[in-house]
Amino acid sequence: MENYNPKEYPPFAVTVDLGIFTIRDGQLQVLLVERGGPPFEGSWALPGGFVNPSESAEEAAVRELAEETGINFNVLNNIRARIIFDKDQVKVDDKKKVHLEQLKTYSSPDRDPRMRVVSVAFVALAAELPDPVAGDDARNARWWPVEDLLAEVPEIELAFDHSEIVKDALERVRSKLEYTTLATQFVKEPFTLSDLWRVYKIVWGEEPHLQNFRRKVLSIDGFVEQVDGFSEGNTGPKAKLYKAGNTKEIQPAMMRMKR
Amino acid sequence: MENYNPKEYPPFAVTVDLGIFTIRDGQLQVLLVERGGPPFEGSWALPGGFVNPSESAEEAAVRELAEETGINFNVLNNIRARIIFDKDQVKVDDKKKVHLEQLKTYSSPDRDPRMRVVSVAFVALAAELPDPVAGDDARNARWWPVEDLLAEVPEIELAFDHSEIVKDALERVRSKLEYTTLATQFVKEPFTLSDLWRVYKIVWGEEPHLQNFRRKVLSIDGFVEQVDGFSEGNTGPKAKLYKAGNTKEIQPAMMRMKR
DNA sequence: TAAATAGTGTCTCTGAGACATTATATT
DNA sequence: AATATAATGTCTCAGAGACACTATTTA
Repeated sequence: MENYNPKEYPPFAVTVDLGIFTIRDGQLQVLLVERGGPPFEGSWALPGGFVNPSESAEEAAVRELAEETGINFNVLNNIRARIIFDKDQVKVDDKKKVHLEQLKTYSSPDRDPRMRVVSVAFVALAAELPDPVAGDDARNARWWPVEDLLAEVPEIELAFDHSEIVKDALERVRSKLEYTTLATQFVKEPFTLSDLWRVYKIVWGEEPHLQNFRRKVLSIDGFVEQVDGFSEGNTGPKAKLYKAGNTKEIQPAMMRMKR
Repeated sequence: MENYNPKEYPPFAVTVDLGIFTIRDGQLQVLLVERGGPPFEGSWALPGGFVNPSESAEEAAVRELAEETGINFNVLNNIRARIIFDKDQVKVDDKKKVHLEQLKTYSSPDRDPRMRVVSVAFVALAAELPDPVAGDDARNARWWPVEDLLAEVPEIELAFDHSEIVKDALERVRSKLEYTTLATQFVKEPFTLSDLWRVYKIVWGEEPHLQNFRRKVLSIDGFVEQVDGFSEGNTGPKAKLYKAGNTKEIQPAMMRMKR
């Protein structure tokens, strides 16, 4: 640090990449955008962009999240000064809650063929995000089942090292379901215990024992809070409704079958 | 990414900062260096430095780790091409194993008053690291008890946001002791179960029940492996000796008392 | 002999796994 | 009526907490 010389030290570009996850059609899906220019033109990539001089990586991530998910950017921008990172809980307005957390920084010298780019990757989780909105560069955007991206023979190859990022992000999400109450982020409130159970089933790819799952969730103080009313429309009896509680960590953790 | 223009996009400097932890004199200690120039001249800071154009943040971290801990840099440099990141296990030579993992990236626009610096922080753990060696800029270096840095009234104020980094790093280390076998990284092999127990006691700041601790460690397949010989010098009977096993994750996790 | 440490044994209680049962809604 | 889901109950077993006890070494 002492001997920094701007003339000699080559500049790095710093970007953020976002793994934005949601559950749709009974599958864990991640938002991808189609690249409109080289390199990897026509390939799909995680949404992201450059970090501006005046903002932190976290602020850039929030901005990109807003652009890509259709949450009005101006609204978000006005709020930026009072964005609350309450244990990774980004309150965009009083209704929508989006979980956003830093994942890892990717910095291989050759990860971008054009230049030296260091990218800070984030994981975002939300229930029922609106359909993707084309960014200002009019890129195509769509949700893609994570399973299809990480299969032995992936349906598509992602640009840059984004396949690795998706893999790391999925592992982060899976393990966070074990020892935090993060699963409540994947369901719209109010939700039933079956809704919550389905999150675990889909993300883990294995079915926790439903009855034991109910017992566990209800035994953890502050995991969920019952609200008035009952579920509609299912075959079977009406289910009690819940919202997320205040507890963030689970101790002892939710148990996963094998590994 | 599409619309990058080097003329317009301001350069970022990218650095690595290292939280290098070891246990000395019954305390968890972290390596600090005294800053030889502004800003924060005379303050203590985490070791670190700029990422070179040809290297990743991980490679830069290994290089800095070598410089600051006195592991011969040339040796390490020759090995760099074949550095093995085997689940975060950096094998420097066939004897020394140093655990190195990425912690988090710090990117507040004003974290360095001179310029825009994004820093990728790492956590390193090792047993019995040699005494610090002055870097090429002849800075002072010393081990410092973590407890003194994070007290209500800290003994010293760290430069930049390094106090926050130390806090985050400590939390990472503490939680990793819960669900991984990382504690074996803090003791020199061969070690006794009491040695291992002492790691938990020191890092967590609370004493796990010794007898139950023994039972737990021995019940986890691959946590430790017994080796020939017995401990010397303690009051009391000679203790069996162990080395680290191959298992990395613990399931179910080690239990911590309260929080 | 006292004190500290190593190691084993055992009782209790919590919680996970597994399974059974009843009730309530839709088709 | 058949079926799916909601909710509760219960038996078993693994494992954590706590404590007792023996053995071995040094001061």
